[in-house]
Amino acid sequence: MPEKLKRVYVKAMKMQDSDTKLPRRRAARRGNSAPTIGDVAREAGCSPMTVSRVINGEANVREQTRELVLEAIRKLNYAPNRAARSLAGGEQLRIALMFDNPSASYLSEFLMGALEEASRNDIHLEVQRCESAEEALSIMGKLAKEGIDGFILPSPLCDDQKVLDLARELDAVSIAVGPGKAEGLHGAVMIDEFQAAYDMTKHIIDLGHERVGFIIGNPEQIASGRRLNGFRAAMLDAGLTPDEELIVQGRFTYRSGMAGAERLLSVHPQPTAIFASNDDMAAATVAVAHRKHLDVPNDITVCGFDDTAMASTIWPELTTIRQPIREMTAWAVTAIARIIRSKRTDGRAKPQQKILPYTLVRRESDAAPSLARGSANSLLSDR
Amino acid sequence: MPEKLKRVYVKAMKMQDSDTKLPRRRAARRGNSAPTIGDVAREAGCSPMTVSRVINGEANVREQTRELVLEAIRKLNYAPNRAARSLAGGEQLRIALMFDNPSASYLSEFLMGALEEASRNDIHLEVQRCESAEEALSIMGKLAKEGIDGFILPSPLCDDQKVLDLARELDAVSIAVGPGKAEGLHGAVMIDEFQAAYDMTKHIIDLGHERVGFIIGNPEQIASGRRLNGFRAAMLDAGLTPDEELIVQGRFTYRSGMAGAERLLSVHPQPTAIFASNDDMAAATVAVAHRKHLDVPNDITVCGFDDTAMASTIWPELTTIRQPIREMTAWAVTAIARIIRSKRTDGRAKPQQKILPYTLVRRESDAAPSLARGSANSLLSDR
DNA sequence: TCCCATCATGGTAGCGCTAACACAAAGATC
DNA sequence: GATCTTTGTGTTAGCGCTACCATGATGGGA
Repeated sequence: MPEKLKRVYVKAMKMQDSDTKLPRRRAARRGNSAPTIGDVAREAGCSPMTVSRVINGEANVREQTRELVLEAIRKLNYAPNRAARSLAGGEQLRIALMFDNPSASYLSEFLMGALEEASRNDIHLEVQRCESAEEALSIMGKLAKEGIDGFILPSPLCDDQKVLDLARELDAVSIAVGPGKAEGLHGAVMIDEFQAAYDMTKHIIDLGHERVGFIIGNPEQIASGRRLNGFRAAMLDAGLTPDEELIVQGRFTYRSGMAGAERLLSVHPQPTAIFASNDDMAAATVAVAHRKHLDVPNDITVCGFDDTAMASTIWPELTTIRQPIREMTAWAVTAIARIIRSKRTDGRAKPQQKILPYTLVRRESDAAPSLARGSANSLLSDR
Repeated sequence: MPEKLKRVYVKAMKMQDSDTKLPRRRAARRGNSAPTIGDVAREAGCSPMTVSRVINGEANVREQTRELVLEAIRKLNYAPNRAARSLAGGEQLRIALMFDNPSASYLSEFLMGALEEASRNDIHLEVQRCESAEEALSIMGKLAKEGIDGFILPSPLCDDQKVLDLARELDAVSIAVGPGKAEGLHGAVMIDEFQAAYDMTKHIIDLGHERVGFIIGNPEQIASGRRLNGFRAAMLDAGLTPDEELIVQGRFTYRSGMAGAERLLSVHPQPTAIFASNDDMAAATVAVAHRKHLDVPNDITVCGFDDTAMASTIWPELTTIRQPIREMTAWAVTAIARIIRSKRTDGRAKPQQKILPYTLVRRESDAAPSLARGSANSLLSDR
C-alpha cells in the first residue's frame, strides 16, 4: 500500500514539474484553480478513482478510506465539476418545462422547484413559455425533433386533449403536474383536489356556516370538477343539502369571480360563506362583498384555493389551500430522469404517479357567521 | 489540400474501425448518439478544429469553408455539447441570483430572463431566495466562501445598505437590477424611474385631470423618491401645483395602499385621478374606490406602476408602467460575465450601467374626468 | 492446500470540445 | 529575390471526471 501511494505522489510531482516547464498552459486554461478530484486524491493518499467512488456513494470502499477522502474533500472545499461529470458520464438529459399561464403566481415556485432539482442532477432544463395550447404543440414538436428527453406539463396544459395526444405520440417522457388525465403519459404529480376541497368545506362548516356558496372553476380543467365534488361531499356528509342556487359557474378568472359573487350575494337568504375554486375568484368575491359593504370575514367568510401571491397580497389575506408546487415539480424532474434511465436500460418503464400533501392555510378571511344574520349587514368601518 | 482532406478521412475511418472492434465502449458511454464536432468535420471535409472555429464565429475561416461547415451542421442537426464546451473552455462561471420578495409577480420574468441568458452563455445560475436582508447577507457570505463569481441583486436588496456594503467587500462581481445606489457595485440595470413617473403623470394630465393624488412607495427604496419626483415635475411642468394633501405616504403594500386611498378620497374636493407608486397599491385604491361606490375609471382614474400580474388580473385592469424585467436580468447576466472576463484578463474592470426603455401600458383604469364632477358619484352598476 | 469468488483499489482510455502552437501557402516589404 | 507577415488550416494535448477492466489481497469451500 505505501508502495502505491508513493507512485501516485511521484506522478503528481511529475505533473507539477511539467507545469513549471509549461506554466502558461494550465494557468491560462483554468482561470480559477478549483480543486480537482486529483487534488483530493493526493490529499487523501489514494487514487482519483477512489475519490470518484466516494463522491458517487458507490459500494466497495473501505469505511476508513471513505472517511479519509471525505475529510480531504472538506479540507480542500472541493466540489465536483458538473461539466466534467456529465461529459464523462455520457448522459445528458434535456427536459423541457412548458408553461402556459404566464402570470401564474405559482410560476416562481414552479421554476424554483424544477431548477433546483435539475441542477442537483445535472439535467439541462429548458424553460418554455407558450401563450396557448397551439403554441405548446408547435414548441413540443420542435423540441422533440431536436431530441429532447422529456416534458413537464403543468396544468392547464395537461388538461388539453391535443397536448396530451401529442405527448403520447412523441417518444419523449412526459409528466403532468396537476390533475390531468395522466393516461398515456408517463406520470403525474398532484394533490388530492377532492380531499382538499372537502377539507376546506368542512373547515367552513365547522366554523358554523350552513349556507355556503361555491364558485366552480373553468369547466375545461379537471381540477374544477374534483373541487366541486369535494365541496358537495363535505356538505352532504355534514347533513347539509347544497342549495343549487349557491353553486355558480366561474372560469378561474377574476372577472368570472366577480360575476359569480354578484350572483351568490343576490340570493336570499344570502350565503354566510363563499368558497371560490381559486384565489383570483376569491379575491374578486372579497371585492364584490366590500362593494356591497359586507365586511370580510365578519359578515361573510371567503376562502380560496391555490395560495397564489394574490391570496396574501389583498386585505384581508385569504384562507386558502396551499399546493406544494415546488415539491411537485422537483418530483416531476427526478421522475422523468428515473423513467428515462430505466427506459434506456430495460427498454420500457411503467408510469409513475404521486400524490403530495396539501395544507390548509388559515388567514384572515374566515370567521364564524355573525349571530345577527340575515339582512343585518354591518357597515364596514373606514379602517 | 486534397492531400490533407484524405488524411482526415483516413483518420475518421480508422476511428470507426476501432469502434467496430470495441462496440460496447462508445455505445454504452453515450446513450443517444448525438452528432459530434467530428461528425460534422467528416461531413464537411475538414478538421474538427475548423468546425469549432465556425461554431464560435472566429475569424480566419474562408467564407467557402464556413458555408460548407454550416451546411453540414444543418444536415446533421448538430448542436454543441455544453458540458464539453465549458470543460474544454476552462471557464466555469457561477453566479447567484438573489431575491427577496418571494411573492413578487415579476419574479417569473426575472427568472426567465436570467435563465435563458445563463443557458445561452453556459453560466451556472444559482437561484437563492431569502426572506430578509439578514438572510441575504449570510447566504452571500456562504456563497462567496464557496467561490461564487457574481451576484445579481434585484430591488429591494440593492436598496439595503448592509447588502451593498457586503457586496462591495466580497470579490465577486455584483450587479443591481433596479434603481440602487450602484456606487461600489460593478454595475446596475434599471429604467428611468423619474421619466416613467413623469410620463404617466403627463398621461393623466393630458386626459384632463387636474386634481391628481399620489401614493408614495416604501421610503426605504430609492425608486419611491424618483417616482415621486417624476410626478411632481410633470405636475409643475403642466402648470399645476401639486396639492400636498394629495400626496400621501405608502409602503408598496396593498394594505398601505388602502390606507393611502382612504386618505386621498376623503380630501375635498376629491381627486379625479390617483397615481399609485406600484400596482399593489393601485389595486388597493381600486378596491377602496369601489367600496365608496366610485366607478373606475368613470368617476376616478387609477394608475399603477410595474405591470405585475395583479395589474392585469383585477377588474378593471390597470394602466401601468411595464419594466422590461426580462431584458434587465438578461443584461445583468451578460454584464457579469463580461466584467469577470475582463477582470481576469486586464485585472480590473470599470463598472457598467444600463438604462432600458419602459412602456406605458394603457388598459381600462383611466379615463377623462367626468364632467359632472365634485359630489356626483355615479353608482356602480352590478356588472 | 489449492482454486475461485469477493472485495478494495489502481490504471487506462476516453467523453466532446477548445487553447496553443505548428505549418504551409500567399501576399507584403525592403 | 530574400525576408517578414498574414491567412487558413491541422495537430497535439489536455479540461475533470467516469466506465471498464486489471490487479492484488482476502476468505471460504473443495
